[in-house]
Amino acid sequence: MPELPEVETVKETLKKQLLNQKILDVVVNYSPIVEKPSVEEFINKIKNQTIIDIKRRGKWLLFELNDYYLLSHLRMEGKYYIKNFNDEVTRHQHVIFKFKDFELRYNDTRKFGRMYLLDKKNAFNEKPLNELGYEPWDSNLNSDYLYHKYKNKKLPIKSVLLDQSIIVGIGNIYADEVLYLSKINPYKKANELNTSELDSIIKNTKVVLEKAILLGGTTIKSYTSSEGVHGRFQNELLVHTKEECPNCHSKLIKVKINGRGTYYCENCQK
DNA sequence: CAGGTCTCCTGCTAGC
DNA sequence: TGCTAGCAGGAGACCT
Repeated sequence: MPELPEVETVKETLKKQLLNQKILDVVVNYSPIVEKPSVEEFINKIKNQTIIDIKRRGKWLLFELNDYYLLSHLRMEGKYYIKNFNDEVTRHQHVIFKFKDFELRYNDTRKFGRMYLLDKKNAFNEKPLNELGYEPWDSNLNSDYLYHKYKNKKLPIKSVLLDQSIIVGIGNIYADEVLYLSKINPYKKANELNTSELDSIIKNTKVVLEKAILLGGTTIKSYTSSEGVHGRFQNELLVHTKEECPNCHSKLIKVKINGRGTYYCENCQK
């Protein structure tokens, strides 16, 4: 499942292949993927736009075009494949961007991914980008900010770490890793964390995500950044999907917190 | 505003 | 062996 490091990997992979390429046509085979504008408008506007740059904001991929930003959220299983025109279009390839010499196909088994095509000048001031919190490396992200954001949150910190309006990019896997490294119990209420715990969360978020980016993300089930590219961070996971605590060797606890599978060590995380 | 629950969707798997 | 119910989960909608 793509979280920030996976999206970063996809971005870098696509940049190598797509920069300065002009989109000649688009085919949308499953229209709910296109959230805004209408599919018809989406297709008309995107034609003849050139990919100037590819950026990332949180878990969103941002294709910078001449006049627009094409935003793409991969959600659970979204992937981009470079294909030849005569390659068979499979049932999960929902949006096909046609270039001069190849096609870029958006593949999404579960159809959860979403795209927006937004006017370039307003793109960062409207949904969904304007609702995002700080990047983990943003200098504004400090314990004062988190204290302010968490002070009315009585939910378990595990749930709150997934809230993209506070810190972007942390998904279910990395939330478990961050809390383990921070020695914080995932059930602890967000509003009960002290300054040193908040600092620890910020520090370890950076540690975990930086390492994951370096290793190309995590391949647990079906994630590949593009065909044949696999992340290696799954080899570095300390608790998520694991049985035994790497520190004290107790058996790890697996529970559900607000519907999300959560792994932690009862002994090390207080 | 906070937070609980439901929904989207399909592939996989536990269990019979 | 073959079937099916249930699970996985990011994020938004809807309700209390």
